[in-house]
Parts: sequence; structure tokens; C-alpha cells
Amino acid sequence: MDGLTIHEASETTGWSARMLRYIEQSGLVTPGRTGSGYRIYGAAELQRLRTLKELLGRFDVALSDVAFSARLDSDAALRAAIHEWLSATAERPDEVQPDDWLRFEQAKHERLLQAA
Amino acid sequence: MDGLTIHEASETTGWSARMLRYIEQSGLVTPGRTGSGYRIYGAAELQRLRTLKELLGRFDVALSDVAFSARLDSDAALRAAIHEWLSATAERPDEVQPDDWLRFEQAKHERLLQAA
DNA sequence: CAAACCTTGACACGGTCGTGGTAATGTTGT
DNA sequence: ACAACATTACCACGACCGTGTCAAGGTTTG
Repeated sequence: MDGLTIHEASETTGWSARMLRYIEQSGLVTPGRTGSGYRIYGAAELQRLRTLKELLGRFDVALSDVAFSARLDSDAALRAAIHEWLSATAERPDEVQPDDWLRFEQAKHERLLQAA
Repeated sequence: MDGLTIHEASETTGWSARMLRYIEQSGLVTPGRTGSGYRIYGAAELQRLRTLKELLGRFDVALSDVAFSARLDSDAALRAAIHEWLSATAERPDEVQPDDWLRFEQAKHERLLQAA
């Protein structure tokens, strides 16, 4: 058979088996199934899992953020509505601090680091 | 002076004063300040607050989702990285369930509704 | 058939989100 | 000057995220 079981996939991707199931739940990487229900990870899924890990590591992004981006990608109305709302901000450049979200997001991070 | 205080803005927008401060923290609506530090909400901010409320009500979206979208809008590298990752999924249409995220997101909702 | 896998479901736990409150202190308006 | 506002900094609380673990049961393989 071509494809790895969940534990084999876990070893080659670095994700725990638990997280592989969770990632599947969130709709980001969906492996195939054998007739009896076992998950089968093919080369494509393994690659996606590895690049997903790299993506989360490279930027300060959560799994749920990627899931939300997927939702944005597939829901044009939502994408339009949010973008419209955001672009209304850009009309008053004097009141936009482009790194506002940065300070906000970094607050989490700093609290995390300080806890160590 | 042209502009409402936080409590006046609270009344005309429906957001609590507490939430107006929180929304400011998240970088979504930043009012001006008087010399002594009081927040001043002008017509533009009030409009943004109202449309924000409508946006959150119309779609099933959280404040943090809008904040993340703002981050996406201002960080081209992040946007490109995520989009690239997502478009790799689209290459295998047989394994993409476009309503995967929907089931996932609805699970929250159902649990909320059941709690009532 | 027994060991070593797999499945789903549940409990747990620290951390974050969204939200309300309170306390201590400063500002404004009459 | 005093009431009615504002500010920031905290504590609390339920729900959700990411993650581990464990139980009860089905499957594959030597």
C-alpha cells in the first residue's frame, strides 16, 4: 500500500498523532482512509504537514489563523465584507498605526517568554 | 469639541465602554485623545464601530479574526506564504472538502446553542 | 491468538478571547 | 468644590485552542 499510517506520519512530520487528528478536524490536512477506517498519509499530505509546520514556525501564526484564511479563501462574500471594512480604515491614514496589531500580538509573546 | 466621549460612543454604537477599549487594544478602531488623555470618538470611528458590529453579526466571525485579517492586509509576506500553502491544497480537489471548516466552526456554535 | 497497531470519545490543563467588574486616581462642568 | 465623568491596572469567569493521556473497542500481522 502507498501511504503511511498515522504514527509513521507522526515520525516523519514531527506532528504528534494527536495533532494530526486535530489538524484533520480543522480541515487543513485530510488524509485518505483504508476500507476499515485507518488514516493513510500520502506524499502530498506529508509535504503539506511539513510546510504547515514551517509556516507556523516562520511567522507568528496559529493553526486557527490558517483555518480562518482557508475560510476566507472559500467565502468570497466574507472576504469582500472584511476587506471593505478594513479599507475604510485606510482612508484616514493619520489614525492608523500599522504596527498596532504587532504590539497587540507581541504582548502575548512577551507574557509567554516572561513565564519561562 | 467635535467627538463623543467613550460613554456617549458606547450608547450610540451598542458596544460597552469596556469593549471600546478592548477594540482599541486590538488595533481595529483607534479614537483620538484630548490633551488630558480622554478618548474622542468622531463620526468616522462611530461609523466603523457600527459597521464592525454588523460585520460580526452578519458572518460568524470573531474580533480576533478581523484583527488577523488586518494583519494579513499589512503583511504581504505572510499573506503570500499562507496563500501559497492553501493553494497547494487546491491542486488535489478530490481530497478537499470545501465545507470542512464549516463543520468545524459549526461545532463551536452547536455547543454554544446546546448550552442554552 | 496475541502483540501491536488503529479508531473514536472523553477528561485535563495552561493559555487566550471576550467581557464584566472594581479600585485608585485624574479631569470636567456647573 | 463636588458630582459625574475619564484613565489605567487588576481579578474573575466561561468558552475555546492546542495538546497530552487514557479507556474501550476494532484491525493487521507474525
